[in-house]
Amino acid sequence: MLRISKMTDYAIMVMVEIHASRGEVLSAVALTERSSLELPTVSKVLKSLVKANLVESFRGASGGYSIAREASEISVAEIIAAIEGPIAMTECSVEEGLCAQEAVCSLRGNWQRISVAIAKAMAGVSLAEMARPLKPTALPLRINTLNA
Amino acid sequence: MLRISKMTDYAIMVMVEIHASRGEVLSAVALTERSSLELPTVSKVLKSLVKANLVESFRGASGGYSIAREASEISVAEIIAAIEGPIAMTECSVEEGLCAQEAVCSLRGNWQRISVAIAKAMAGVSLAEMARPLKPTALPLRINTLNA
DNA sequence: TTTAAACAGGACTAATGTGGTACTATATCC
DNA sequence: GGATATAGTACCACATTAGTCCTGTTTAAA
Repeated sequence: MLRISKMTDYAIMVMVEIHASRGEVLSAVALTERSSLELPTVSKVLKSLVKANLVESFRGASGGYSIAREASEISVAEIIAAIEGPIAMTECSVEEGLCAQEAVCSLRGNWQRISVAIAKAMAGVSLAEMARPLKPTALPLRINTLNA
Repeated sequence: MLRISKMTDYAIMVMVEIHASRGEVLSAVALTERSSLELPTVSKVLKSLVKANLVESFRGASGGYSIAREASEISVAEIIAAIEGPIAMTECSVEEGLCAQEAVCSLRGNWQRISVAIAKAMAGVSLAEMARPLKPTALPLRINTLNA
């Protein structure tokens, strides 16, 4: 089904909440309440998001988290990459030498090409857009794919 | 890392092999030799591919598998869907009522949009193109994404 | 200066999913 | 009828993921 992990999904929910209260510093507990997720889960994704420089953290009493950049400057691709690493459809499209079949399989170049295309598509969607609710029935994202 | 499952990867390798010997009926054993995968694995993906009408099967002695349609008429998206079901980034983008957070989460429409975009991108790449080796360093698939 | 709030980091457990295996039934060719 | 090959189903083991917990560190405020 080609899916992102749940943690990544949660990370985006959390990012949307942080963005929604722009400027204000929110504690992990506050974010838990707003996102209807579990505290340990929220804490975990926040740690990854801090490491990826997508949110800023403030320690100590009345500390918390706030967004590191404008939401329009943060892409969905960045959030995905923060949680699950590089966007790649197969092992082999990350880098050479990761797949046992590499010597006999000629698919690597193609997978790389497809992975890059998808990564670009996700890089084109900002957190600001993600935060804007959209009716599920809405028309699909326009995409002119196909190779060269 | 947003990956397809290994089974899906294998399925595409097998499809490429079936396509390579166009017309000829190949047994599961023959495909195993050509793909350097394990026989049970090959059998398993073949069953899914038959069910999805991507390959034809012939039972009995000198039976085997052959491609059901022209390789240019089979998309990577179809092969992925044959193995792992609908292309969707999140539970909620498949259909309503699958995600516990659905009531409080406004992301569903956006995920659906992104999923459709990616599905279209993959639908635009045919098995024939996949079978054509491509240098891993080649320029990326051109993609004009962004919404509307 | 003490206390409490809050993040940092890592270790640990449980569950899910994937990959891989085995076995039996059925169909076809010779 | 025997050999060959797919069809179908049930099963197991491993790996990854999700989720939990605990301890340490930082900082604001009383």
